[in-house]
Amino acid sequence: MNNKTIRVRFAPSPTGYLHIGGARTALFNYLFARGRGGSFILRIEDTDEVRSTEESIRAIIESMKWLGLEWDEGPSFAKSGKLKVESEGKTPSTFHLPLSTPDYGPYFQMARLDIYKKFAANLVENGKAYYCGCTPESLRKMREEQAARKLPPKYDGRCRDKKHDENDPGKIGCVVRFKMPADGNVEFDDAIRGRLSFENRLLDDFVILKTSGVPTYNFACAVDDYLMKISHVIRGDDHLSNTPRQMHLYRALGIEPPIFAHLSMILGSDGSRLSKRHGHTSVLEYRDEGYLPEAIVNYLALLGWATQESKQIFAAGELEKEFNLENCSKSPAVFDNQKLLWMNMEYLKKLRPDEILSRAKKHIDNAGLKITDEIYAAKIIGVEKDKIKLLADVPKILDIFFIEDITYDEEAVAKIFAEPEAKKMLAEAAKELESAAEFSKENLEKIIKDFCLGQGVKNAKVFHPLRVAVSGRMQGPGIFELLELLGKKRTLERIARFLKP
RNA sequence: GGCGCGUUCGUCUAGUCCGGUUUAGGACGCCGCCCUCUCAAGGCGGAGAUCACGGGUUCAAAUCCCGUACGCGCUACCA
Repeated sequence: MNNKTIRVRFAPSPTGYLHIGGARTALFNYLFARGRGGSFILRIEDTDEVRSTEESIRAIIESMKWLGLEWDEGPSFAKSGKLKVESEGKTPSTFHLPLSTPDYGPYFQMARLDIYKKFAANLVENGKAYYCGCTPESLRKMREEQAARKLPPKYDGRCRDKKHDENDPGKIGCVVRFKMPADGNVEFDDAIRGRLSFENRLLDDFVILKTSGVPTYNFACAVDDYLMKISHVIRGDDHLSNTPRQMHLYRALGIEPPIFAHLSMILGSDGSRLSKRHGHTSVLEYRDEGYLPEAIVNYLALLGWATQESKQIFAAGELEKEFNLENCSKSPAVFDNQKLLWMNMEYLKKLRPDEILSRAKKHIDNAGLKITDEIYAAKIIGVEKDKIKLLADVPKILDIFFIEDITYDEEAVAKIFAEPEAKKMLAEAAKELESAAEFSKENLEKIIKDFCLGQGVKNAKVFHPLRVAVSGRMQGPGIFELLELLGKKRTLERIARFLKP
């Protein structure tokens, strides 16, 4: 096991965006490969002919790239940046990758239909699979009868011994079913859960090739994992019950199965499967909210995995080095947005102000804010850094410095200027500011504090009115930093405008 | 229904394999205090788990064994 080349894959079905759970599975595979000099493969399992969409493929790839989960191989792209996919299904014959970099793309199962057909035919030839012409209605009826007799629903194998000669037109409209052994057990060692055992008699003759000639999940998956020389199948817990079926396929094909490792699920705050009503579930939504990919990665790594010291923040490269299957948790994990937010803040703290600015570019644009001076903007970010929890917060702290026509928080104005003296005090303070020779925070502090002392009022009586008059709101940088950042001219203009009846 | 998997602070988890070193450790969140012109950040401190429940084995069990409950998954020509 240890001298085997490590090859893992992430195999999403493109029936929706990449959700948090999928991203975690992808990440664990990625970390496992990277930490051991192995290969990480992306395989799009687009065999669901009705639910697969091109949009989903795009979203998955975009999400993977955003998270930095680069795959190592795949079919080559044409120089045009288009992926040639000889497709018989919904996957387009040429597919534009949403982002440029690698010139090789993921594998698409719909481009590999001939392969599965060959494997299925081989199984039929060797008497390990058979054609079945049962109609959906007859199957439904069969299950109803079984249910009525309180039997577990299971295909009864009625087509097992029907003869289908190569040229028999009856084959058309048939599916191919796998012949499941009637008794005995399948056993395998799961790298996370230990030894698992299943009774064969409970498994039925499942479909491996649909009428359309497209393989079903279990079949395509097993064939591809074999052909792609996957050493470790690291996937969600929801596939645990599929594993015995795949083990049988391997046995029938005379192939040594990979090592399986089943990850626990990610749940929502109420303990049910993570879904829309728990908040965002799409990786791209987190990006759009202003989360850093490195924060998401770190947080996700800790959902179902931990080091012995329970380390929280990992420096670049550490996750790859420290990740292992042994310390993966068997029990499901509840997704905690608050901890993610904290993690995001931790990563934001590590960035320089100019880095934060450039990474927040999209969010600034979305807010409709025009940054005319980047050095100035970075300076503001430097002062306000501790308050940024999300990149989307950046425009919210920058706007008062880049928009002259600021909006006033009604509540703040009402509260601070409830007393009539407040405006008078502000006007007096403005006079002091006007005569300030040097508009630096140190100098301003001296001037204003002296003024307060002279007036015999508490600092707050002057500080707060100044803040609201100049910024329109209660929160922000320290008042002197705020004034210095604004500069003398704008400070005085804003106060004057505020005071004007 | 059947089969499979799981169950340690509100949440993520360490410890479980090799029973005693555990008054069950860390992190997020929460509460309090400090800092303070605001909002944060930061510093310090605190509450919070009879280790799902019930039996058993043992001088000793979160840790080993059995059972029960609850949750989740699979039981498709979905993946």
